[in-house]
Amino acid sequence: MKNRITLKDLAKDLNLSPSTISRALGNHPAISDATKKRVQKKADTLGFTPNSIASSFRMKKTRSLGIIVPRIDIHFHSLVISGIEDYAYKNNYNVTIFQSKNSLKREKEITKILQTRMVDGVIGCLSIETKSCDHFKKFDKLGVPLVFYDRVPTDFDANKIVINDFESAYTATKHLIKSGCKRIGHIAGNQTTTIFNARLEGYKAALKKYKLPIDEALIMHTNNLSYDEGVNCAKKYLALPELPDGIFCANDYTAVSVIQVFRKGGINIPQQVAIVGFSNYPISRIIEPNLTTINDRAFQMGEASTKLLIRKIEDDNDIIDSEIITLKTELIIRESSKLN
Amino acid sequence: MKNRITLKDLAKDLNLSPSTISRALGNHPAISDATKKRVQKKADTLGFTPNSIASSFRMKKTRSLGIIVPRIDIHFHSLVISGIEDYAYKNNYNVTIFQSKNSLKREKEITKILQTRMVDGVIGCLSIETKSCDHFKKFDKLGVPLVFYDRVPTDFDANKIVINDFESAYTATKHLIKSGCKRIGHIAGNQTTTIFNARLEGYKAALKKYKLPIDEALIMHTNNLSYDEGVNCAKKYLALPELPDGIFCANDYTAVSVIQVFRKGGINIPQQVAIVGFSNYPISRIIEPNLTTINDRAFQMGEASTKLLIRKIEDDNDIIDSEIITLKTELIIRESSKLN
DNA sequence: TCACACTATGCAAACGTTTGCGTTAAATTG
DNA sequence: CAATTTAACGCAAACGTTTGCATAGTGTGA
Repeated sequence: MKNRITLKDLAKDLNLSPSTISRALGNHPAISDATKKRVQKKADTLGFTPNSIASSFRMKKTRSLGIIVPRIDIHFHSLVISGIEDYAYKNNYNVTIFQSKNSLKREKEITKILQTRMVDGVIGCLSIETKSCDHFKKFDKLGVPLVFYDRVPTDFDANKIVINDFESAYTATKHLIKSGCKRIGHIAGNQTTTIFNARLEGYKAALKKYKLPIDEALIMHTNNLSYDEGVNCAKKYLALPELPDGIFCANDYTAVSVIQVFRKGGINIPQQVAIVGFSNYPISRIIEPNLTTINDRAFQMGEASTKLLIRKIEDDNDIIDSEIITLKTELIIRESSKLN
Repeated sequence: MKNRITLKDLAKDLNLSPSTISRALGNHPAISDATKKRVQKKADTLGFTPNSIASSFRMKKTRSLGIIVPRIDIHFHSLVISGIEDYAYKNNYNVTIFQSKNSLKREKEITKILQTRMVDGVIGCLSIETKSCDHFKKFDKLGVPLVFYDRVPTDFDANKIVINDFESAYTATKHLIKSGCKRIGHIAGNQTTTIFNARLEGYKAALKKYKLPIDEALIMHTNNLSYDEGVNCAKKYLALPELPDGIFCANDYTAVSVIQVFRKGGINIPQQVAIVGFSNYPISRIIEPNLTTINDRAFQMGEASTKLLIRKIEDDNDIIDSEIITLKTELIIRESSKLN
């Protein structure tokens, strides 16, 4: 860091006081237009760059948001972050990102760092390992607002942005039913995770509602909904005495692997088996047949998180303790479930 | 931001001076172990959190890196950022991210923000609109090191992390030739972008080297290498009097669309036409047949950028003006080009 | 002409941490 | 035992910006 031009330098050059310079550049009403122009001109010619660290220090406001995500290179999170950055940028906040790598230890370290970093607010998505959220409670004591998205804490009240996984799953399953499916399977995610449990329950609720039997043999359980696990599930389906005629998969990866394995097995999709995924990953528009799926509003989730967070930061007189915002999802019907 | 515990608070509580507290927590040798423990204990019980803004202000070091990428939700960039965050985290730096959205105007704004934010260093990938890099020159004046990756400036010397696009394209094309292809096509990216031009030239060089004709009819030009553009290119190939027997595509998206269009047209891959992509996107392992492609080392590019940047930040006595680091790529051979 | 209001600017303190130098007391040396 | 070193800690300034209050200068109305 070399010698920067400061307010004081400008002040000396113009025979003004630093306070006047500060106010002039801040467009303060008590400063005459003449001096404002004079100051601005000098600032431009000298290449003055305000030191926002000094400003933050004095103001006790950094205008920066801390983000904790499991991984940046997961498409869902990269979309959320994109939404966060976009909204934050428009509101003159900037965004500092940390990956927990799904490690509780690292998540705890990051919360410490964010506290020393004096961020004005925090957006987080919990790591898989995280059961208790005690390490987040310090933020409240420091008056730093906190918003969670997607994988949110269950053990304490907090601001949360979520989608309605139950209802989305219900809608997806209902769509299969309305398309004529009678034996509908489900590839489920790790049931210790709230959202995947909700998807399973939503699936079951739809079956119940339409008086279809819940057949546990048609429900496959996975650990992390990976592509390879999807392949295994698909093979298990193929080994059944009777195939399902529809499968609701808890994410797009497993849906894609089912499509591929089934097609290799000579099964027509959607004629013999209709498939619905979840998340609207890019691949869902490329796989053949194109995958019917749920748009989980990742980008909007980022925007909404940031909007809520900034409101919490800037609203002093808020009586609200915590808010939970649920975003609408959207069923995107494509070829993998279109029955004529 | 509520009332935080400061060094002064600890000092009063312990009847010590702030300087002693600071040194004790910083493990300074001139402080006795007894007081160090006493201070540490008090800090823990009172829940002292150091104010790193005040520290940054005093030290003129923020230990934060500014990142400018076109978009976060592009998989390549999300991988790079993941590598950046990972390496930075291990070295106690943190990472503030901005998206230029491929807008020169926004890119310029971001450089201004980063200058006021007093980041210790900057990693950037230029927007598509950026022709001149004058807005980056201020960083040099401020003594802030700068590293570019992928889309790097051509109009001024800077630290750059790149892959050898020419050689990678050469290798990919050579692989097709060695597999027996005689009529090899290329789907090219926007030729005003250096990397896509290099890929075209690498392709041509391989053909020349192996004495195959360069047939301009087999070279398709695109604007942004989108999936849809790939579909158009594929259709043009199909309309040719004679199909190519191999195609090197400048990215995976176009490669995937070619595979899909060709298969729909009843063409066997790789038997009739072998396909090679570029970037090793996740889809390349899912598309059938699996796509032969170039691993472009996105994560490592992020790591390498950060490693270089931190070295530039911490090495005071560097005589080196700028460095260009080229990473090795890797040809991943999969089914789309495996000829028996 | 005096009192007052208003305009435009300056003064000085404060934010929390770090660090060179000074100071004290104890330990060591000749 | 005096002189000197060493250990352990305090003093005070500095980083650049912001802001409440004071002040100087100008204009206005009675």
